[in-house]
Amino acid sequence: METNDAIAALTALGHAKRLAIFRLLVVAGPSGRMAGDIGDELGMPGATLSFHLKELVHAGLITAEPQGRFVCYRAAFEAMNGLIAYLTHNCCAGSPQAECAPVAAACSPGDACC
Amino acid sequence: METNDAIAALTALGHAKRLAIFRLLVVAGPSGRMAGDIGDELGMPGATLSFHLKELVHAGLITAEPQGRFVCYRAAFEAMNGLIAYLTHNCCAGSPQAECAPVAAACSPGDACC
DNA sequence: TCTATTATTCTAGTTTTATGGAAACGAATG
DNA sequence: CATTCGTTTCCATAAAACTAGAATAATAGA
Repeated sequence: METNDAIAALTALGHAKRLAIFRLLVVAGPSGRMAGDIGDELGMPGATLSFHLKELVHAGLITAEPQGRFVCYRAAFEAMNGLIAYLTHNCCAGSPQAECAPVAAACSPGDACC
Repeated sequence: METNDAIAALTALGHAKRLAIFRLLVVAGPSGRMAGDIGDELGMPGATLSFHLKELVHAGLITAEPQGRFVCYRAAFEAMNGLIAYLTHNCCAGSPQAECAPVAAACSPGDACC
């Protein structure tokens, strides 16, 4: 994941309503949730919801799939994994350290994480 | 990690300069970096650097330790692990799914991640 | 075709955040 | 005690983001 992608993803998630939407979709898993369904659950006006969904899609954190009149939104798990890998990449300059040991579990196999 | 803490951390990281600072400190590891050192490396005016450092400290992502005239900043690895755990918590409602399998590696031991 | 339903875009007003020069602060040095 | 150096705070300006009502598509069913 490129730096700009990571910034876009973090900016998108750094907002109460968008984080709530994203978490809802992460818990929902691959089956996703319909737009109206999300709005009902989070009590958000349609325009506001649509605005935030668009932000999340644009950041690559979720995907939208129209199904007739409905739109199904799903978490983009790959993007999430990429973001986590970006944050932890090369931590402690690649040298094992007690302080960052738990981070290692989050590193991608190929990373030089400690 | 509470939702509000996660939002604060994500908001703080969702900015090019702050993400650069944080990544610098993650790579630096437990020894950290001096404020002026960071400013030199990232080419940032003192006032701007101080503003962003304060944001990161307030979000709990880094710590500041005065050492005489200098201030040493360090990444808060626990906060980083907490944030990752928050994002991945209970993904796919706890049921193993191919789509989120890589996420599992990032989950804390006690989590019901897939 | 007409209507109800679902979702998005338009738009404007409000709020929040970022920037960096100048001044102030605190600690070490002479 | 005065000076220097590193850092922070103050402040005004500029820029960006949030919200939601109203209008606009797009689809399904009668």
